[in-house]
Amino acid sequence: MPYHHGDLRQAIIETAWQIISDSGIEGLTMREIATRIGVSRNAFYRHFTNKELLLAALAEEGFQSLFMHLKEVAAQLPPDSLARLQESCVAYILHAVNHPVHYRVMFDSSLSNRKIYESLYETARQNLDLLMNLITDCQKNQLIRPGDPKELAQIHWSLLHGLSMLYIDNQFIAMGCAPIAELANSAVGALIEGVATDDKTIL
Amino acid sequence: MPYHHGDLRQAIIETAWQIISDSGIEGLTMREIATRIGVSRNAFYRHFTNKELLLAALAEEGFQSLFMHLKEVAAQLPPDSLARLQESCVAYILHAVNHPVHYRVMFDSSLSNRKIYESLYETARQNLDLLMNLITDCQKNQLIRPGDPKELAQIHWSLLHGLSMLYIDNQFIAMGCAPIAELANSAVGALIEGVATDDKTIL
DNA sequence: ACCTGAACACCGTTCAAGT
DNA sequence: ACCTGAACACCGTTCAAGT
Repeated sequence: MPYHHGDLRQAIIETAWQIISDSGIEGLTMREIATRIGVSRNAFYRHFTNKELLLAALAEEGFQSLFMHLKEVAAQLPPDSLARLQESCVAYILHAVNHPVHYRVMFDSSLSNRKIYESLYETARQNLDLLMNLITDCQKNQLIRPGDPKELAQIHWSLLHGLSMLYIDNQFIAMGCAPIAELANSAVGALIEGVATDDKTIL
Repeated sequence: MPYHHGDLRQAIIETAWQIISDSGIEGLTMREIATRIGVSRNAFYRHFTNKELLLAALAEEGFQSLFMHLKEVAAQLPPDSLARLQESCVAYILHAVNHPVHYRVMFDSSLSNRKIYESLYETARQNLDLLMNLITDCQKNQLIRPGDPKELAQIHWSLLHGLSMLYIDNQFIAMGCAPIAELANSAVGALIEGVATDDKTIL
């Protein structure tokens, strides 16, 4: 077996994504990673001290890619801050359901001691901060009622996360559901209507 | 080793809950179940054909217990249908975060081929139907705007599930959050405000 | 920074044979 | 409806020794 002589760390990460796409998180094994790359089993441990830290790195990539996407979307949105909030929320859901493998890893329960992974936490946190800024903008323009923006962000995040996760986990399919873009739009629209000031409503 | 001579199936389920409480879902192993009960390793397979079916049975117990709880709560609520919806939604979240072990098993991703498990699906579905009936009642009294009640139920469920799951997974603690009862109340209140008809608002 | 080869303590699951 | 005892094909991880 020849030396790998490349960016093995990156090769591990990319191969891991492929395996998870093929066989789910449960199908991800160190041995399979090594085999696919063509490297010895313990080469892995030069780059990650254990499997959990690899999963943390994958999750972090997922949060980073979501963040990049949300920023790109925001750059193309109109200046109206209520519309920006609405569309960004919808974009979150669509990105999640379009990248179900990433999203599942991001919220895998084996990482729920999240505080331990400083870097992962900060990357994840960017997304919530983005949401919070959108909400603060709306409040400045008196389009959303006053109140702790952090709590409002947590409430919005809950809706986005719940809808994304239930959809990814196929919880809606047996009972049937509207196309995800429509469902996302009405869900977000309903919540924003609820927090909007009385003199301004969306839709 | 003596015969077990009891309801081994029930003993397996109860022991499984204990192990998961102690060590998480990942810590649940057939071998540990057998050891704790004091039964041979393959006795298990007389009652469950594999580990996944045990997890499905556990998840079903979780959905059943949530359903019983929601019905008990509903029995003590005032007749006002908007208040009943609000309080039932809050009760869902509080039950979830008060039984995090159960809730995590209920939505464990290894069971997300949910349709396969007929019985599990139907038990889970009861909860959504309960939510849907509460919404239909509100619509009949013209407290909530018209529209597909199934979709409205999916939207509500998304908020409840997202808030419960993020809280259970400790996603809020690093940034701090209001007491869960308050957070649940304002989250549900905001969404209901959004779907309420204009001439009637809660809070 | 990789390699080989072997090993350890674990898994879920199955089998043959008993009571 | 359980038991024993052994086995199979897997895991994550580690170690000693090489290049």
